[in-house]
Amino acid sequence: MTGRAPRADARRNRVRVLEAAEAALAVEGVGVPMEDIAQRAGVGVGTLYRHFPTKEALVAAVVAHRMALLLRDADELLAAADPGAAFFGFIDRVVAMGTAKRDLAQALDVAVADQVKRDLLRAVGDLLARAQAAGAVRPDVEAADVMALMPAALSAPDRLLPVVRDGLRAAP
Amino acid sequence: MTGRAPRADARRNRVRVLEAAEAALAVEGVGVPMEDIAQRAGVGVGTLYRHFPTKEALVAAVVAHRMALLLRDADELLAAADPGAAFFGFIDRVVAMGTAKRDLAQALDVAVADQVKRDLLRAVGDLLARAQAAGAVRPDVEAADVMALMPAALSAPDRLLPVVRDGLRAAP
DNA sequence: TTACAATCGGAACCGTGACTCCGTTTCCAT
DNA sequence: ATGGAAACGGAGTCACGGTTCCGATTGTAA
Repeated sequence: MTGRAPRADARRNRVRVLEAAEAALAVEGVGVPMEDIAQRAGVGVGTLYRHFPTKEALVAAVVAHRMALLLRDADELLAAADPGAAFFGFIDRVVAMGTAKRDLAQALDVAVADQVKRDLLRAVGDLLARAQAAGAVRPDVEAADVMALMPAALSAPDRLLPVVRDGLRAAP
Repeated sequence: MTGRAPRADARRNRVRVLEAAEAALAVEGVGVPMEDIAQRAGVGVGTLYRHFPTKEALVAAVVAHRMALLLRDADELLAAADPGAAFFGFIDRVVAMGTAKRDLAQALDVAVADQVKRDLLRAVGDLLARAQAAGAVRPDVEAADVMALMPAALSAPDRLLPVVRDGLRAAP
């Protein structure tokens, strides 16, 4: 079915490209030129396109990776005893990852990485639902709302994270 | 000193351009091509550039206008009796204006309209300081933080505006 | 070792959009 | 009314960045 195994250098370059893209996107945001990514990776642009059909696909791959990490955290926290602590702990994780990763904030808006995004949103929804059931979070907010607050919180975590936390907490 | 008065059609076209830009930016965001704005205004692109040296200048003019409106609201509210109501009323105004005006949210990030932006931030600072002095808003947040929360609130005002309000309110 | 297919590099191509230039048109002071 | 300055329209220029193409290179199976 699937063609033969890829050559060794191809595999090596693929991860190089991914790492370069990761770094470039984190610093420059999605506006970074493919040329720059290729240079960081020490390859030609042609190589980028052999591994990813389009820039969007490359960005999606990077973002998907980020979201997969977040998804892992979410699933871990889901097992935690206290639903409220789990939910707010997840928010902390998102902010920690998002700080100095300009692409994540942008990716939350734009529609990239459809499937993983859906998975992540579902995981956040689970976390949220449990926290709401436990009375730790106001009942009317949705998972997408929580994610929408993240870019704002990223702009000044020290002061805005407490604001977001308190805002999400259920009113007495 | 200043050259003679501009011709009648020039004045007319200037406002047409401004109105077209306002509408186009509200719908399309800052990515809208100059060509489109010219078409909406019923003029050629050359005319755009006779009135505004650059696209950035045109965008800045529109955003400055928006911010000037907000600034007027802020000054009005500053005279209100209750500092807390004044501050939260201003937030409502921002959200009301920002809904369906994609450019405003973007403009809050990017550095356009330096002077007006500075003025607006100062006005928000005044509103904020009074509200904080009255104990209606938590003391550690800054004016820029408040503005950073606006784009998030815009994404789902019904549910997120209460979250933001409660988050900003001082902890008991 | 060799031959060939996979992969690579990067120059060239192409579309897009900001901005310029200039022949034509419009206003207005005389 | 009319001469000329001011303003106009829009085709043309330019830079930028995504994508393609193909001759050179490299890995690997025999």
